[in-house]
Amino acid sequence: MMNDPRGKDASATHGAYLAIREKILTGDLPAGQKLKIERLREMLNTGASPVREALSLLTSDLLVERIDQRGFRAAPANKANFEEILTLRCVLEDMALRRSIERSTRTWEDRLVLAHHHMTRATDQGTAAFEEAHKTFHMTLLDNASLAMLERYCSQLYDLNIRYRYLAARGAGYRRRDVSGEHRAILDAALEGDADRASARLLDHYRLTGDYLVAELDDL
Amino acid sequence: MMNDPRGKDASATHGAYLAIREKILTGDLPAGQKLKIERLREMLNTGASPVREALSLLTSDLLVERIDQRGFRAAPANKANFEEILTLRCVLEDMALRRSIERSTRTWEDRLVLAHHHMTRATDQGTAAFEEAHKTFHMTLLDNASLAMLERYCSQLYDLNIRYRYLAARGAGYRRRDVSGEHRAILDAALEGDADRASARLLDHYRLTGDYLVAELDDL
DNA sequence: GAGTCAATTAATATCGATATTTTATATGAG
DNA sequence: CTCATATAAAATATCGATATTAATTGACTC
Repeated sequence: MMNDPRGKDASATHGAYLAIREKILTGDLPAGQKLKIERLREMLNTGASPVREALSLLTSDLLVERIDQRGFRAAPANKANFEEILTLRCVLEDMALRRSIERSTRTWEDRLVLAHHHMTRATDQGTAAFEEAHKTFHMTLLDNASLAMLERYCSQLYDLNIRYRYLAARGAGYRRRDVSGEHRAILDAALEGDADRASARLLDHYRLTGDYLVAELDDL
Repeated sequence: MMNDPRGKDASATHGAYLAIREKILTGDLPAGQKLKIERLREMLNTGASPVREALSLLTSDLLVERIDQRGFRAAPANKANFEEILTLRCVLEDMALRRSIERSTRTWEDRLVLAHHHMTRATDQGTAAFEEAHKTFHMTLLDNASLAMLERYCSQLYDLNIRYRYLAARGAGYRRRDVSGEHRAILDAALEGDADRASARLLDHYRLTGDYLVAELDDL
């Protein structure tokens, strides 16, 4: 009955949440598209209630819009939106990273080193694995700030950004630049407790990727 | 069948959303409390589906937490959370206000003056009316930035803050300070296009209220 | 008596069917 | 031919009942 590749069989709602989320992020469900319950229901082999609830939850993530009495649609994507995401990320991650470094501990340093190492290892293991390790690294940079809402916003913005990467190049070619060198530079600065340098490197990292993406997104 | 005081009879979900939201903001449903479907269902005279969906939507607003397979609870409230809200508001509203002023137009100025005027008028008409006019004024200050997500975050944070006002003083006594003078000062600076002064006044406004609230919240 | 495990209770999550509302289609008047 | 209006089709929203899962209670061992 449950032919989900992953072993975990949490609730049907959670399964639907993950599946729909993935489809939106990768562009399988294009931005702006109407999301009909019935269609999703049969795509995911589940009932209407879980689908509906999953969509409500995706609303929190700004990946789905809901209009009362007329259903759900995948959040629209456009250049202005992308630029807003970039701006907000720069401001919020700057704040979070500085505070993380300020409160640095050995434990955090350890987690950071590990997250970075796992990311370098994951380059071989397919994009999905790398994607996850990459996010973990970036979130670890921020999580020592111990500001739950700020973390949540950053995580949200990170995810929204993924979608634009897929839009620009269908996910391929992301590692074209010397991304691993940039990661290394951020890590080193953070470990040394140099907040200014770490933040500068992190923001460069985003702005470089951002410029690259903007170039591909002219048509939107 | 619909004995809702307000004439509007949108969806049952929307009605439940507004009702539960109100109860959480005012403390009628205390922070951290388990929210059982059955209980809410009978409180609101509606079915389980609308309640469930309303709770999912309130999750977006960070007013409700959802744990898979074990239901919903009102988001917890504590001093650290309050301080995080205050910090984030200061950073985000500063950004939004500056950009609003930067892009100032006659139309926006007009809307601002009107929103301010309506707020001063609403002081007589009960807290609910004032509450709404107050939020409209603050959001109008920001909305000329035309950054949809930023606005959303600010609106969210504004609402979360309301709850702490109720927690500190059960909603009363908010207008004790010279709040109207502070509003006036923000308005004037914004109209003159003086972003630095406007931002300084706005942040003072929040920090003053913040300090007042923190004093009352020691126990949390 | 403290802790573990089974049986019971309570709550959540899900299904399938129905009612409501919106959207699309077609019909007729000006 | 355009616009408005009524009709038909499709989709959303809601209900009531059931299946699953978590929390509680109580019996039993050590």
